[in-house]
Amino acid sequence: MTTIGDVAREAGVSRSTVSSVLTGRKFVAPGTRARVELAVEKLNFTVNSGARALATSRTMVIGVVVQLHGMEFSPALAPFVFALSDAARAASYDVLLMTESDAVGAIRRVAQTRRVDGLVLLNIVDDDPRLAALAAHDIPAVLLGMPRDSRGVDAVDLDFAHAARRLVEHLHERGHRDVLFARWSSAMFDAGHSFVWRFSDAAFACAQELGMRLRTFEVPVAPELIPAALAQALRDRGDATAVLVHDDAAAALMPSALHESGLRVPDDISVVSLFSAELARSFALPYTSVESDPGRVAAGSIDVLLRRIAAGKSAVSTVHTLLTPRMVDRGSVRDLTQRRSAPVR
Amino acid sequence: MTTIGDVAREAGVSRSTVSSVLTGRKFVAPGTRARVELAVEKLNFTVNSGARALATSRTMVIGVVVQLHGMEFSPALAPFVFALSDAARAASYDVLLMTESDAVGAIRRVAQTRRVDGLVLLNIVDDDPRLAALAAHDIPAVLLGMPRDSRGVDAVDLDFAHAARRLVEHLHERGHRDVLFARWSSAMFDAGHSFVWRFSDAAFACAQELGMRLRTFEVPVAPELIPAALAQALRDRGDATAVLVHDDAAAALMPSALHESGLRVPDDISVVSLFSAELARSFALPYTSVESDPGRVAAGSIDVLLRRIAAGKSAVSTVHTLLTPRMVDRGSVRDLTQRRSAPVR
DNA sequence: CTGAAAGCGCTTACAG
DNA sequence: CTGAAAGCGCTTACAG
Repeated sequence: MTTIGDVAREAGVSRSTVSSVLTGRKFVAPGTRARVELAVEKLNFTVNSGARALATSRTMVIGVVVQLHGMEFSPALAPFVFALSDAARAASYDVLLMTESDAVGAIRRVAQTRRVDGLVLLNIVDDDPRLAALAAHDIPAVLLGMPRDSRGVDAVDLDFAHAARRLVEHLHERGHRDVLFARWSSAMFDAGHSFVWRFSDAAFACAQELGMRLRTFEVPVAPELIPAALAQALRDRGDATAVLVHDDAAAALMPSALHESGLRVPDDISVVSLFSAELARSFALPYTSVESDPGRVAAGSIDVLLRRIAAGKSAVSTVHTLLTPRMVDRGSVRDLTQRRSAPVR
Repeated sequence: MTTIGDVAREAGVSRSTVSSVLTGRKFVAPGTRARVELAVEKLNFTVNSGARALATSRTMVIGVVVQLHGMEFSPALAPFVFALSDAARAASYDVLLMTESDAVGAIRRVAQTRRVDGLVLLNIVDDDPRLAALAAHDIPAVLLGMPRDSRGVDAVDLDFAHAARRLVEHLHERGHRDVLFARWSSAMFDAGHSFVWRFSDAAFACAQELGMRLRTFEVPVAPELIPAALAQALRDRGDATAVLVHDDAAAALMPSALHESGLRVPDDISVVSLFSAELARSFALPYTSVESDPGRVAAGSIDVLLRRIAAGKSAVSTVHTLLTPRMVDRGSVRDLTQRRSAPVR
């Protein structure tokens, strides 16, 4: 293994000088610098990250804590993990993937052994035990998600309330007044996944403001039950002219449900939802939707986390960021305004 | 930060003795050991992993290198990453997730900076440039996949040939003689994803042996084109009584395609495929299939990698492991033997 | 069975 | 502008 000492010898300088050009934190005479760089090149030298970590107390590694309870829809979760990896790498950090069911133990472990400089927590729920673990070990962290009470931890998430409003308004603009709301199982509400009620509350509030009717259909937790149950709900939709879907699995299985119920989009029924472009691609979902944007949410999380790491103990106030989502119109909403206005004239 | 020195002072012993009980590599008198353990407990001490790594030249971290070219079907890939994380943790290793598009650069980086003890490479293709990078840096590695030439690197994969035979034989046993083979796009063959031709070759060979007809339908790469194209292929199936699907996206979108073509399973057509239990769950796929078993393949990979790390430079021979898959009968294959034999009598 | 010493490969005040 | 020295927190021969 070639070390900083070998480089120093090759360049005819001291190890400190080599270190100075490596870290770039000190001015080094151009000539000296050049000699060092040449030696580095020649010996194909790279700093030993463990040694550097020991000397600097910085690992340049971020831990990503994801918990798979089984209620999550993993095809929708994975893109966030990959996006976090990309965002971290763009900032010269590596990502340690932590999937242990005992997340609290995992946090303790990496915090105490100083394996990472900070943590990103995924699929956070209200009263998440991981939040207490964070506080106990006082390690920089950011939540990708927005619990009711973040316990002083920074958090970044999509603005689900805004997303709901965008979709309901979109339906309203096109003349829809009676909408089926296919939403996450109440088990998800009970488990404290706050994004479900943030979306739900806003959807109902917006519908009420606009004088629209929203009928709830609770999507089953088990994916294998979804197509049939959803098809049934669509058949029993009464005068509803559109369906608002907030449940990744239901969105993904919507094509099956539609076929099963024999309905065509947007002629027989309009559809709007919320999912990522990647899910749309993987599942061939041709529905107008708000983009859940794993890339942007992940980048935002890493950004906040790095600031927190840099700020250190200087307790700046907690940062909560809600990213305003954008909508992708895929033409799955029929315009009813002409038909509606006709009888009035 | 509490160090080994604090523990030594608390226990009234030397740092070496503390280290001895921590590593467990040396016998320590029961009484002394107890005092040390008590001190560790009291101070809530944990070894600094960076310092230990520097002293031992072992990081206890494994790098997982996954490349997302866009042709992969990520809902089918992610379970392998999570399973690797679980398997590594079970062996006291952490996982560094490496998703950079420049995988060769990534391998160089972690190998030279000694960030990891070994690597698992996913979605390997024939003549994968990552194999050369492995050799250049002489870092222990295992391929989760089985390229034509593994270049002396250990490899673990599902036995796709066996899987194909199982499925074809299953169809044959139930009287199917004319089968539609919906397989990965030839772009996947061209890209060198060896599992596609390993499955394909075996399927054709087995079909020929058994006197069955296998008609190829090449699944489009773009998921959004799959339902319609597949539905069309099903309509044009002629006398084919079953469809053998080897393409994760096609399997996932099969329900849509079936609905679109108006066919029911197994009454109108039989279906067999190859995917993971998790994909089956997420997509509600009620088809008899060979299990791709991310958990078992991942555990096997980690096992082989750890052996390789332990063996070090003592060049034991290259290990190639093909895991025999198991089949899950979900009743999607109709038994034609009674109907077939009737006219013969 | 235990401890003093050297070393892992780096960085960082501190002199000069 | 450069270098000698100390230190990051551990482990591991080596004495005793």
